[in-house]
Amino acid sequence: MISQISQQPLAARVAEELLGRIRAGEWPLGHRLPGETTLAAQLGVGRSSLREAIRELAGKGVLTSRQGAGVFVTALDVEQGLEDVVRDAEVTAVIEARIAVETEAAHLAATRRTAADIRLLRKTLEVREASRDSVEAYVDTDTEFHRAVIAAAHNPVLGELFDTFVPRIRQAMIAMLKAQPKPATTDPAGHGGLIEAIVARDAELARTLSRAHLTELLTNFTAR
Amino acid sequence: MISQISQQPLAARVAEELLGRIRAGEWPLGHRLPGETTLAAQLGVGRSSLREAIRELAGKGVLTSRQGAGVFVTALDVEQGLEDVVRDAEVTAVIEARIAVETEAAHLAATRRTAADIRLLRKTLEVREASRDSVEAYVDTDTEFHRAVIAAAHNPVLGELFDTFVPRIRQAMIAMLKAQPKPATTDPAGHGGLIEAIVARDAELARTLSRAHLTELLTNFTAR
DNA sequence: CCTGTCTACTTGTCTGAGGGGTTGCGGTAC
DNA sequence: GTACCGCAACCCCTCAGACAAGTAGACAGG
Repeated sequence: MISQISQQPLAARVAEELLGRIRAGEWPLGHRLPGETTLAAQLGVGRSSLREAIRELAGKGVLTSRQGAGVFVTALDVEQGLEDVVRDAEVTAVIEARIAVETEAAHLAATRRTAADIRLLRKTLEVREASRDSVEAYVDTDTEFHRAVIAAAHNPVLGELFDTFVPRIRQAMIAMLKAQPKPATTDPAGHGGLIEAIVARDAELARTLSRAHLTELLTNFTAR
Repeated sequence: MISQISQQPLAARVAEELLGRIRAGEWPLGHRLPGETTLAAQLGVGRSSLREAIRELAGKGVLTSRQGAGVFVTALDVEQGLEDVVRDAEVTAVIEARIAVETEAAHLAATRRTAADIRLLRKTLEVREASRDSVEAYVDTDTEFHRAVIAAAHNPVLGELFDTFVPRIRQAMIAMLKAQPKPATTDPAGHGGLIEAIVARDAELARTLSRAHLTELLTNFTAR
């Protein structure tokens, strides 16, 4: 039976109940659930509510229904995306992951960069140096520069990872810069040097410069 | 109107139609959809089918319905998880991302490892060397060793990334090893050396050894 | 201007009905 | 004994109608 006290719609509560039972192992992976009429009666809800709950879990990839055959368990839990992990993780942990991604991307970019990549890098660097008005603009243009480095690596996985990190880090960076107003400390030479290393196809130097720059960012969060 | 040719259930097709309209910008972010009765009539389907479609998209986080108020757009597209990107990407791109994650993890592990981490590392290495029966067992035990290295870094983001890469790489590694039967080429010293570097807290050496080992893996896929 | 009520509209839930697909059992032919 | 075929039971799919519950804007009164 579904718990009575709730503001949530009944269908949502039923979906939660079903997911709980699947997690508990009542219906193993690939197993068929009881028929709709049976299950609805057992849960004390109407068929439509149960069907909507099944649809909700189907949207999350947990259940799959086949006409005439039944409803089957296709996953034992909701896929907890990287997004959730990143959202709940410490900023420092996310920045460490960013360092991993970006230093390797700088390394790859140095060997794979095209002329178009270099044009984009130079352009974003100019924009970055021109925007000193607001903290948000500073962070965003800086992020665009780093995104251009990743793009030059021509690896879609690294790009996706960076994009996932951005929102979490952006929020933290803005808060930090507003708290301790020393925005112009960082090296304009650091970014320019990184571009030159990529242009020169010096992979080792690109990695080193990238690491140096990002490690400095990390220390701003650890040493507070 | 929904396309008539059906193999998929009507509700699923309606969900796709709605998602298409949202992608096309017919209903912007935060906008309210037409009422269920109106929309159902417009699409030429029953209200229950439309409701199930809405539930499916609600499960994917695209729509949210509030009783009495309406159905609202909460995302402009289905969150395409890292999983999908990894599945569609080249194996080499995934391995490059793994190199980024794992070399950094080795670096961090050297400074953060606990006694328990070292015990786990040594144990997985023993198991790894003991299992030479099947290709699958070899790959899985090897993966467990590398997972232990990541665990020693004590960074949940890096751990999540590694776990996402594993299925894709596992499949490719098994196929490769079965195609070219030279399974015992790789260095038992490489793994042992990595452990010793982590035990000795030599972060730079750990990173170098990890990179050397994984680069060798990458060449097995590029040079074929 | 503020506030409380009222009303039209919306989603939530249940019920009953019929259509169509799947599966496994049992009978029949070889 | 074995293999094939038909069929019936069971299942999900879809629709229609009705009523409950919630929301938000209109509106009158203070």
